[in-house]
Amino acid sequence: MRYKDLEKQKLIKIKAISLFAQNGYNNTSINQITDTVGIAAGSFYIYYKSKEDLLTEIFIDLWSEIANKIEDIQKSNKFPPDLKLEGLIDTIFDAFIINPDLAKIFVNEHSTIMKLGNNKLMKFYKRFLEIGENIVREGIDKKIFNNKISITVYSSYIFGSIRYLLHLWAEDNNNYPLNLIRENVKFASLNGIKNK
Amino acid sequence: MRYKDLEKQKLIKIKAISLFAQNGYNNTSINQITDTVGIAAGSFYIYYKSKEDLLTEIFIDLWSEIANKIEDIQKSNKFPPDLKLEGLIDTIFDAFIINPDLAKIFVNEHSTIMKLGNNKLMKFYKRFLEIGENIVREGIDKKIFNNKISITVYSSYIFGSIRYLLHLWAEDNNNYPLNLIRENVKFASLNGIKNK
Amino acid sequence: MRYKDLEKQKLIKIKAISLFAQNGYNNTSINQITDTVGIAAGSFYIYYKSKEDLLTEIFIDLWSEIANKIEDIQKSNKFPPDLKLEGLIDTIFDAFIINPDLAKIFVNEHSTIMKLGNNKLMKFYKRFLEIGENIVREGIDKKIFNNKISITVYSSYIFGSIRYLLHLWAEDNNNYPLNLIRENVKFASLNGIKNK
Amino acid sequence: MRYKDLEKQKLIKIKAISLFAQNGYNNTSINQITDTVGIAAGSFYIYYKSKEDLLTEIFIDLWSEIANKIEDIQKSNKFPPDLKLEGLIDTIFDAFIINPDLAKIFVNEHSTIMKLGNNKLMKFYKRFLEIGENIVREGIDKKIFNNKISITVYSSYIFGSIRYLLHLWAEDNNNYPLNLIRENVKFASLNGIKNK
DNA sequence: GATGAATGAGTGTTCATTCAT
DNA sequence: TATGAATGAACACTCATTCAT
Repeated sequence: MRYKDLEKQKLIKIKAISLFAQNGYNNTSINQITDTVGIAAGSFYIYYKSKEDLLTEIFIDLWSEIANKIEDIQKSNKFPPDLKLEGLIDTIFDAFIINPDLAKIFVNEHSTIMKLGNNKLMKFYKRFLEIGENIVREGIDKKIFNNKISITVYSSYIFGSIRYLLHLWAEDNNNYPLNLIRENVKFASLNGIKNK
Repeated sequence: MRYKDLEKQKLIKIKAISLFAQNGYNNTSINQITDTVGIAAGSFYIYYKSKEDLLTEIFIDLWSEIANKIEDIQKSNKFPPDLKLEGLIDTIFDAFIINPDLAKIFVNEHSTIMKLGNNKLMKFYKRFLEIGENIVREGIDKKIFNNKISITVYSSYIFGSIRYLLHLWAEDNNNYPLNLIRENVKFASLNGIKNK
Repeated sequence: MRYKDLEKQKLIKIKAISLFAQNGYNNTSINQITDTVGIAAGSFYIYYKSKEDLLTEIFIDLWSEIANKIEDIQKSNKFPPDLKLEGLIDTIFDAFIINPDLAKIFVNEHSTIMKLGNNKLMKFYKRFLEIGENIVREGIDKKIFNNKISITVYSSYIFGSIRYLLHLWAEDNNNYPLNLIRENVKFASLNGIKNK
Repeated sequence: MRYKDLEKQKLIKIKAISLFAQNGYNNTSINQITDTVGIAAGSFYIYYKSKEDLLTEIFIDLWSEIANKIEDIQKSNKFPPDLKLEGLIDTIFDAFIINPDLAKIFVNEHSTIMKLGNNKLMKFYKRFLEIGENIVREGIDKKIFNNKISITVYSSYIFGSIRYLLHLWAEDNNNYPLNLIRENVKFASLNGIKNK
């Protein structure tokens, strides 16, 4: 029973991710989702409080997973900051390789989700950005990274690049092979900040 | 008469840019636009074929303006590729400084516009990206830029960074002073690709 | 078992009365009721045939209780008609003092219940009114009450007053102290019909 | 043009009054209203902000009309308080004779409208009650009415009677001839409070 | 008896677009 | 050219009721 419920809740999310990625959140109706899942329209609301709630959950899933992994990297004493930055980039790429549709939603519905002003979500997002900033800060402190650069700006600089490249890749996997993207991002991001 | 028409058409666009930036394309109604302009709802369709058409025109305006300027830079023989890249970045920033609302629309409605699949638009977009790629290519050919990096990926890498940072700035001008952003982007973008 | 069932059936009714009074019949859902009781939504239908059925039973309870008491008063030979009328008024007030929520439902959902056209209910209602009319009739026959007045109209006249005043009281106990209301109603009702 | 609009707005109101009276506010859908009027569903919202707004307007129309008339009566120096009270009762009855459906809505949707908590409406309602109270007060001051009775309670006492009798009449015109009701109400209301 | 997931028709409301004036 | 009333399909969401377990 409990198993079944979770399965269906998950199924709705999976189908919704696919539809949101394809048509966008605003152009996907609850009926489209429930039709795809094979349940009645009203049944959607057994599993999710609202359409917004579903989108929020999708983002939380994604961010909490990524945030946990990169927090471990950031806190670790085993790696120097440049390797940490590489690790951070790898983690993000890995998360999206598993589900390219997530990459599209992540980019396309960024402003949709921000407009919701969900508090739980904001926390994850801020935590996510802080971890990145902490790595950059550590690199600057240890004089491995250039101190001329603004920590906040550079974090967002890298974040923006990745966001956009993942989007291009998710839209058109062939023209943008992910490994090439990943290696280039790592190279450029580190090269862009490292002291020579 | 002709003069008057163009004025009103322009006015609609200006007000729409402001509204789209504030509330998003999907959450802005034709009635909101016409109310703001001070014309009847139906009059909108004298000047624009549809709501989508208006958004398309906004993007075309923006891209064609930027594309023209950076094309001049790219074709010029006066500057080395690294200065051309700086010029490209400056051009983009300049365009958005004049109208921060455009920055928000540019980022937030990117996928909205792409879904329309408008051909005229695609041409501008491709031209815009090609110019960037040409500058990078020239840099690599002249051995000023690192040849390990993919031209396409790096162009999009920079483009993505700028897109996102402009968005942050347009949303919150105080925390992200534009000159700081611009200088950091230039530094990181050049540093990220230049041979040492 | 049998005991338990009746208890739960009663509990549902009690909680429903409270919810109907607070939010109205139309704005109270079965789920709200079952949540408050602490049973599953479907279990409601073990005890009541439908939502309408529940409301009907609430009214039957109320009316049958009042009707039984006033019937005793009306049939009694111990009191003159004016005291009987006072007794009738007291009986109604007493019934609602015990449960103010009933007063609100009684007034607010009067038309809801009438629209159902339930036969069992109509019988109780008519009996209830007839008893009142009989008292008035007796008073007129005995020349204690004025014969210019229509029996039916005067019964409803008093009934309407009480209904509305009870409603005001149930909504706002402080501004309308029940004893004041009761005494005024008695005074005005008797004064309004008695011969001088 | 202006004329036409007002006509249609009025027509919607008229048809809605009829439907609300027949089926109740909660059981009347916007589609039923627009079907009856012969317009598209969406056109309803050209003329009314919402379904609640329409109900509010119906009540305001009714109350403002009655309130204006009885205010004139109350303020007049030509009549003694007992005639003023008769005039008040006549005014209310007259208003509902013109449109019996209003009587039903007035009674049945009283709590619906009160739940909306509309401020404009509350003002009319309070003014309406105050005028009644002022007449009773004047009667007591002039020693024509009995001073044992609470002004507030007696006003609501009469109001409640009328409300209910009008409702009975509107539901079943034949059994409750309006003139009989009106005369009985006047007789009982005055008899109930006048000093002998 | 008890559950609660599932249903699906129904709700009020929005809005891009049309068109008679 | 300009209007703004009119459209009607579409939307997210609700809820009394059913039924397999």
